[in-house]
Amino acid sequence: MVYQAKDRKKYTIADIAKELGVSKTTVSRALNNKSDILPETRERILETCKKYNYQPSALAKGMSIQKNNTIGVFIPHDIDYVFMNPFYEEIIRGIFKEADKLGYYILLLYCRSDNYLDVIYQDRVDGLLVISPGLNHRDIIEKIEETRIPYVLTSRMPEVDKVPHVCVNNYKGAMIATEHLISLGHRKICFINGPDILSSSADRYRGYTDALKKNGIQVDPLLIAEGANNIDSGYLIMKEMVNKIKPTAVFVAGDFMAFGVMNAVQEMGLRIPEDISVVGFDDIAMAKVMNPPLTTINQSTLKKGQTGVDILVDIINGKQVSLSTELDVQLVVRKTTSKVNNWYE
Amino acid sequence: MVYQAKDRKKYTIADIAKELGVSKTTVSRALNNKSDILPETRERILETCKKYNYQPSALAKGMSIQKNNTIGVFIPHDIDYVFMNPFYEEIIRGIFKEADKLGYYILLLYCRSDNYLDVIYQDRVDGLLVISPGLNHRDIIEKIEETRIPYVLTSRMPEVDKVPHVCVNNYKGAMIATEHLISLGHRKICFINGPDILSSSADRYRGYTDALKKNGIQVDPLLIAEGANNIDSGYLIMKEMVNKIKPTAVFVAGDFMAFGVMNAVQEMGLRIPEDISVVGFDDIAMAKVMNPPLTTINQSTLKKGQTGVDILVDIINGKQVSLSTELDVQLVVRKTTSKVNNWYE
DNA sequence: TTGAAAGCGGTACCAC
DNA sequence: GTGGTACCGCTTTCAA
Repeated sequence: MVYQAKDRKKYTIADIAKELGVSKTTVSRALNNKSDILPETRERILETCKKYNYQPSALAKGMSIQKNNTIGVFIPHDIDYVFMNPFYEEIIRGIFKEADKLGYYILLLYCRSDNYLDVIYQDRVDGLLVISPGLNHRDIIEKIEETRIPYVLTSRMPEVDKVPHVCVNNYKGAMIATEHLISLGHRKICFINGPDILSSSADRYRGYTDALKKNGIQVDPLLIAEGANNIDSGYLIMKEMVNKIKPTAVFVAGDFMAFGVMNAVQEMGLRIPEDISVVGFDDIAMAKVMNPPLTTINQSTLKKGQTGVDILVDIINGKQVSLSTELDVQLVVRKTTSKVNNWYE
Repeated sequence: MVYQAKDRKKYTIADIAKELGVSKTTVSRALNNKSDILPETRERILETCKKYNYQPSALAKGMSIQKNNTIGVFIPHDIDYVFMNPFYEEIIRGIFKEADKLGYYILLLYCRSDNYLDVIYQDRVDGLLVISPGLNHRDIIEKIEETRIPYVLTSRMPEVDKVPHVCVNNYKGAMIATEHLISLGHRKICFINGPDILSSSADRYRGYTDALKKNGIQVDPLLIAEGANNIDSGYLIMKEMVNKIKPTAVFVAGDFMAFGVMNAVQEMGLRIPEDISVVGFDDIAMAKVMNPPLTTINQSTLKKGQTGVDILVDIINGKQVSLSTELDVQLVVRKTTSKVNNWYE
């Protein structure tokens, strides 16, 4: 059995106008809620539009008013990485929800052969939301800047301070995560950070070390590792950590990676939290269904996405916005942390 | 610190034409690889376009050629459900990859207040890919059909057989999953199916029951439950099953739900696979990092997405396509299944 | 090989 | 209040 496209007739504003014996202008006025039109005329027109399921072509309209009602969401990472990382799901979900509420469509863009700027050149989007760019993405930001399109970043870019962005208090997050463990009596606290190229990693590093120092604990480089924000990475690093360091607690800068960490611990026959306490970061949806449910830092990823859209749309509409918006974080205590217990003795 | 949108000058085809002292027609010809143009003229033009980062406006072009290079991906479910279910991630990933390869942009659409057809009426998309519509979505399909836009479904819709679709051999998948357990000596095999409204559920049900019958095992309705394809649902159902039924194996029609099932089993102090064997369905990315790694049915979700795009694009381009494309499935044996062991005795 | 002009489907200015 | 018309930026037909 084969199938082939069908012919399609499409109604235009001219069809509607002709049908009612009015001008295109009048139809346009009715459709756009203009004031200078007789209410009953408007009614008649709207009725006919509904009857034929007529809606103005977004292409024609966009060309006319130089606006598309579409925003690009650019994730400067490989598509596989993006779609397998729940953190991105979450922020994307927030973005979609908010865009929907504001009547915007989303064009999702990730790193492909250098043509991520095409949507801008081709006028497909009214603005760009750049998700968690890293320190190595400064050139990307510069190129976007050159196009002068409205754009917003969802992370802080040091040294590029005149760029509107929404970020999270990563320093505080790492600080309270570490202090939570310290308050439970832990001293040998491993820290598995995210990739160095993320600006959040630097902030979290400072939060972790400052928390230790503040409590008179020496910072030991051997307890610190850089992970790749995925499950495998957490798993591998933790196996090595447990063997070499025998920590009683670990702070992992990402829930997804923490999942791998927990797998490693449990596979080695150790119990969470009795033997080793684990604290994550992000509070992704999966955190509460892990086994046991993960204690973590909530950074309201959803809200980050929503806020990013809000700000971007404001810029698109010519409003003034504040350059930097910082979201708060908080500790969510679940079942992966408990009083220290020197299991290795 | 505040920020505001910047002024933006945009190059048009007329600018390029004027700069080079040629006509818009000529520029257009160069840009579209037409034959009737002097190679050196083309060169000069292309160079200038590159120099100014000029690319034709997608809006203007789309209006002219009545084509957008955009396809809509419609997921007839709530956005929260979609973004928390790895199955959708996977199929979406396949879709994005293929669309990218073919030069198409994606507009992601989910269920919102009845306006999912707007993108069609507004001419924002050249075609629609409908992800896993359920039996209760027949009205949606009919409305789409009325618009006569090219579209493809990623599931079989019984009684709507003239709709192009790409599906999976769910019957066979359920059959080999069940037979795998039977071959390990299991007789008391629970089956946690997906929602009734999915056409795949009916097929999997048949596969499960036929496998039992074929091996002389009676079908016991008490061993069968309908889950909601999420973690909680799997968790809850399995707790009850274990208490009431004391099965030695369970076949779960979705890896994500199987994750909840495994949590329940382990939380009750039983071991996987020693006490209870578990087989999933889908082979989502997470399956291999579960603890232990999940034995499951691979339904190449990624490929489903890719194939859906391929077919849709063919239809858009006026080609003939086959009405139905069925993808094969296969058993992936990992660590959650083993020989039967009557733990409850 | 190149260019002028019409047309795609809207919006908005300016008359009436 | 309503309508005629120019224009948004591109493609395409038809002439030259």
